[in-house]
Amino acid sequence: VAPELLNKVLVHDDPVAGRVAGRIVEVEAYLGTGDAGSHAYRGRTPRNSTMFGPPGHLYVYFTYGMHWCANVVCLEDGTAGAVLLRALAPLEGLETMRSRRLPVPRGPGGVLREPRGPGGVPREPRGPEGIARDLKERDLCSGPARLAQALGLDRRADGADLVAGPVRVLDDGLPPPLVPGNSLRIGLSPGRGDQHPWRWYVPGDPNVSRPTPR
DNA sequence: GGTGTGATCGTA
DNA sequence: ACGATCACACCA
Repeated sequence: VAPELLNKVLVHDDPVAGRVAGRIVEVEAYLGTGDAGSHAYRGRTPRNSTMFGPPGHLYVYFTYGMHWCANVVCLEDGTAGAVLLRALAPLEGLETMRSRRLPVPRGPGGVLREPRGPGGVPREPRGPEGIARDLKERDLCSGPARLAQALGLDRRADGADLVAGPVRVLDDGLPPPLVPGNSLRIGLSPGRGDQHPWRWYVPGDPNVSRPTPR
């Protein structure tokens, strides 16, 4: 399913913020049984419960104390399996994405830190009001936590029905790449499920989080 | 282009 | 104690 999701469109019709959408350009597959890199490897828990549920739903998890990441649940009800959404090419609602992606620099203790540019020179803060116009388009959705933030996906979206919406995966007619890019998965600690070449991406797309993985 | 560091907290 | 990450400083 993972490479088949490439070039599909992820949309979030938010009743307040409006429609935000992007084309899926990078994904990773995760299983349960036999996949040491998966949240579901050690069985069902409250956190990964959605992964064991019916397919076509969204599994959203919290990690590193500050980030949300979103997956498409794929296997039959009762069997863990999901595809992590790693990068989108922004299509619609870019201003909304920019406002959600405002970086808030923090130092020790979570205290707001004065933003600094190259050379340690203080620069203008991007937030809290206004739009981060210097944030490049490729920085909006090029990473699992970035895309979740840009689309406004968090705990509230965990378990959501991807057919019913408001979060949906659409086919706009563009097929997956004939020859998708493929590599080992990103960010897994050595010896922990890194043996599976289950990362898939659209070759040449600038929004892919890392064009040349190790 | 690449590497190294610290943030920050739910989960097991 | 650590993680399916990120932003930033710094180096090449």
